[in-house]
Amino acid sequence: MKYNEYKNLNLPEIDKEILKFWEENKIFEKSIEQRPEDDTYVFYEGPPSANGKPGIHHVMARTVKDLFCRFHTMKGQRVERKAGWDTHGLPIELAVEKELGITKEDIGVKISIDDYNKQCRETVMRYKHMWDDLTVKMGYWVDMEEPYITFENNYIESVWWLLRRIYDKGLMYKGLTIQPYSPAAGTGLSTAELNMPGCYKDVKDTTAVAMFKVIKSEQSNFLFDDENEDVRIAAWTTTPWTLPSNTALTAGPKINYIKIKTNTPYTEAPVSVIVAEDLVGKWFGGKKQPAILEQSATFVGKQIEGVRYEQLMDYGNPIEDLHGGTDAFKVILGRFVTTSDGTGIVHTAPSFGADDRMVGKENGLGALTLVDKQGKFLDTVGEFSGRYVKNYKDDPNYVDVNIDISVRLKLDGKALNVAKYEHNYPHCWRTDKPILYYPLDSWFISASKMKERMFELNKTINWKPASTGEGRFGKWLENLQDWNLSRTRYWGIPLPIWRVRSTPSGAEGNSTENGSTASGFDSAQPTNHTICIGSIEELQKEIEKANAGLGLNQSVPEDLHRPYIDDIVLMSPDGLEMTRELDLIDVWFDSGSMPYAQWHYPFENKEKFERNFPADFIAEGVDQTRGWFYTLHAIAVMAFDKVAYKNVVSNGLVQDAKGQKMSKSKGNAVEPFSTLEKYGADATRWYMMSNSQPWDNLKFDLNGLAETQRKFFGTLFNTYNFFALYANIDGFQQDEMNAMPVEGRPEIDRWIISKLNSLVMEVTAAYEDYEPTKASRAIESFVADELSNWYVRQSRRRFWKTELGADKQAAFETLYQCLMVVNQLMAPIAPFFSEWMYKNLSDPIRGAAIDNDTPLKHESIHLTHLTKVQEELIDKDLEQRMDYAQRISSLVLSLRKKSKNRVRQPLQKILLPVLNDSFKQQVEGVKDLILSEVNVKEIEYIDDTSGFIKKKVKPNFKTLGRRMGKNMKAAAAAINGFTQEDIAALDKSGKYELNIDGEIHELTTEDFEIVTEDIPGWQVATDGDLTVALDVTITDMLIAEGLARELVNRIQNIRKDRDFNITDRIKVTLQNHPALAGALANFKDYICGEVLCDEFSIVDSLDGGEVIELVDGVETRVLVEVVA
RNA sequence: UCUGAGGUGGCGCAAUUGGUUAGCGCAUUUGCCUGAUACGCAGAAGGUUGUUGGUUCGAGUCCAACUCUCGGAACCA
Repeated sequence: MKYNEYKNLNLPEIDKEILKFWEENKIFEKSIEQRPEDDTYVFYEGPPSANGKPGIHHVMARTVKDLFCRFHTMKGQRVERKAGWDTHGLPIELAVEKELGITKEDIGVKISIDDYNKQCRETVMRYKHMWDDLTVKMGYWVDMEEPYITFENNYIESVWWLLRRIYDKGLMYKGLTIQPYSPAAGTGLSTAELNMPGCYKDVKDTTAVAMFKVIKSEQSNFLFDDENEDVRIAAWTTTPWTLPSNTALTAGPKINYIKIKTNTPYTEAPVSVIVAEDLVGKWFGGKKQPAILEQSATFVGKQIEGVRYEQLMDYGNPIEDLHGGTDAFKVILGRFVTTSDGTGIVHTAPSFGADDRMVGKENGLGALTLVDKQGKFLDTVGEFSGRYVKNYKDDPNYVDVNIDISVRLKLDGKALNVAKYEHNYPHCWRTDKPILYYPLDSWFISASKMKERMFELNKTINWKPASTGEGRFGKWLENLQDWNLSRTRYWGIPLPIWRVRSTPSGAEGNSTENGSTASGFDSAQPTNHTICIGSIEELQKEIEKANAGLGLNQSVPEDLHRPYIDDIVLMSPDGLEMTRELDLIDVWFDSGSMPYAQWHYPFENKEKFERNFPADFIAEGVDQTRGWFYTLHAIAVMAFDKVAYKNVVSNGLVQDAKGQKMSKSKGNAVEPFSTLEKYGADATRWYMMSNSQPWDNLKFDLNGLAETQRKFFGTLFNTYNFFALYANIDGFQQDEMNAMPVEGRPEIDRWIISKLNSLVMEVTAAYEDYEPTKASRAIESFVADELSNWYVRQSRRRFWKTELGADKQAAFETLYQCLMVVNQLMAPIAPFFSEWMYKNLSDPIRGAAIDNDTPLKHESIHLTHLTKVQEELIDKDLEQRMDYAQRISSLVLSLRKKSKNRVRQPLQKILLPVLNDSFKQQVEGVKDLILSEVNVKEIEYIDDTSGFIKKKVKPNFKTLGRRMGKNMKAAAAAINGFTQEDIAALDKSGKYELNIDGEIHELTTEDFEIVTEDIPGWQVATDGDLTVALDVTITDMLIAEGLARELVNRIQNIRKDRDFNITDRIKVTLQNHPALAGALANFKDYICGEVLCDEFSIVDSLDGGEVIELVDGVETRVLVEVVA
């Protein structure tokens, strides 16, 4: 059976062929089944959401995942990989809203929740086919047959079970807090969502400095110079829409304030304004700024505490109680106030700021919540009633209410300044609309209570790169906030909590469902009137209890989603009705639950779960640090006090070739399918892994990809083709049972095998250490530099030989082995090409391998066991020797260049100074290689007994520097000044006593490097410790041989051009030329041997044939014909 | 503002962890080699290693300040 030979390399074609093979032979399935169940490598697949199309960055992330799974499979471990789909959440809901042309308010009105959720369920898998397609085409091995899907009842039940576990540990509570809220999406956002990339944006907003009129009282008296003075406190805001909801002003207790007499801009009325002393210059005295007519003495914030002022914009709304009182419109103190911005006095609206609420509550203040959850003013806010505070509806005619408020303030003489101001403001990650901070009643997980433990356990996780784990993730854990679980949406896992309503009529008003007023303010802790359901069985029992107690006829819904679950009424121990909290849970909890829920743990697969927890390895993009990486960790720590994963690789961004972020709007996004189609999956994967480390951002450049394809894969392909070509000619077959012992093979074979084993060691270690870039670069350099351009290049003649003897056999076996092992090493990153070559190499002997039960019995490389390093075959001496050979050759070629002697012209000898016997021996070992590589007849060693060479000694700074310290400079000078006698003495004894300033330093040979840099009378080339001279005397005989070689070259070119078979015998007719006399007389046999010529005739004149020029001026004709 | 990574010929990356001539590939260019090769080899050209100080016998590497790029956190007045 022959090895397949190929015309050219077509990677995409190979992809298709191999995909077919994998599928038909169920290779992926076998790669799992054939590995023992008790030696697992656990991988978790982070679930993508199939309602968006996959991008090129997914190829990156999935290559990382795939390669380590494949590596560990080849190490013999069982690596199960369950695919998963993230199916809930806002992105899907918003997509559906858009498609149906509805908004959140329409749900339950224009469309039933039931129908809406059905739509979501269908939409969420919209691009599943594309994902599946990408998975297949890029060679990502993951079990797509039985994926976990977060909307399935089993999954939901496991999530409920987890929540219950956390609930039972007292880590859940309900509270009313100021939270980021997206009116456009109609839901609160977690801090994690707020930290999604691109959420904070620079926006230009209208800002206003409002002036609050101080009421004269005993306390404020000192601020007034006379009865009629109009004293006002200035406060800056970037959100003028919160001004009507102002209930306090906050001053810094120790900040110095001052009163400025001026005229109100816009109305020109005289007024006295209080601002922080440090900020006077910011608002007064400049061009177009109010003049400073007079200023008071300074006073500290503490002195104005409790000073009352008139409500800035009064629309008669009642003040809400914050469980501390309903006081309002006075100055309070807060430590958070600074003088870096604004006026040093902070406008405080407890409904719209976390600090505001805290400080308000502490001071017994009430709140005004004059904006509803859709982001518009209540109907009771006078001229602003019903207006949106930001353009949440994409209304083209939207007029900024902040401007109108500012105008109103100007007209009323209450504005000190109105200006546009650019600042950074968070936006909703889905709707791109500015968020607002809003009081929401939500369920929280007390993550902050567990942060120390999370931090501690995080230290046991191996992060790649480490800085992400320690820095980004570690810092996040240190400052961990409680996790807001509640989402007031429809398509998601319902919160399994039922409560007794505190007010009989409160069923609607108290819920977090969208209503037109702010939610109530009960922030009850879990009580015995609250129940968290942890399983369907438990729900069933509770339903039965409620049915009996309340006379109902309910059952567990078939679908655990809304709206069905909302209808279930349970009963409290004291017989009261309990209804479900209408919230959904944060989708991030869904995905963080996958280690358990993918197996429906603990209701099924207990053992399977235990075998598969925690994960050995996970990988996603850095953007998941506070997403999936966090939720996995948090849930595992809170529910099990364990880590969820031991090793985690967070890969960086994929940018365009210029380092810009890829985005659809910029049009620089690379489409994954066409890239895979054009370059093949392996080249893409290889390029991504080898170009830069996965955690660095990748500048994705198609030119680089093409280079990988051409250079790495092309070279390897050619190496294989070379092997196949000659193996087929000789009928060589690898025989695993009777391999030649490596010790008996020629020097160069043992060399490449030594290098190969070094490579195995290096690559294996790199994979073990999650360093794919190191692994791939090592493989690349082995293939290109060592295997192809040295081993094969140097061994070519061995393959050409006519007879198949031991030497040729050794060459074939060695090359075969190198190709095979390289394939194995690269298989994790390049699964297609390696498979393809594996099959080409091993299919012919599969039968024998199976019969003999040898390593190549496997039908796929991905079922084989990775070759282990054989350290006894690593021969450092030999590697050093070959290094000499390469470097000496290089120097000789360099000398040829200088003396303008082309390589085909043989030269007589190389002169090589030797400094010691071991060096000479080393060079002797590779002498033939050097001579044939540089086309020289002999090496003449010059040792120093001749007194012919000049030695030089250089200090070894590394060893010497440490000991000499400050004397290093003097020492270096002394050493550089050594005479030939000094060097000879040093060479002989191996020691030297160096005297510096009377201090004696004992130096040994390792402190020096002795080199020759010169051979008097010769032109030399030097590289480090090597020096070479070349004898360029050309005798007639050498000229003749040179011409013979030129002739061989021309004839070979003709053979090649004419597409002769490599083994074809030929007949040559040459037109004579006087210059060729010597060559033909002495080298005719040589020429014939080289070009496989049977008949060589020389004629005086030739009509046919081709004109050839051998060297300058020597032109003749030659006719080359195949012998029939 | 804080924080992390980084800044090395035109481009993409190295540099044994502080050791003396800063490497490699791509691109440009001159030769050469080749019956596997779109490879390779020899040469040319291209660098004040972001800037400025400092530590050290010695700094691309360590320290400080500044600057730029890309991330991250926050500030919501």
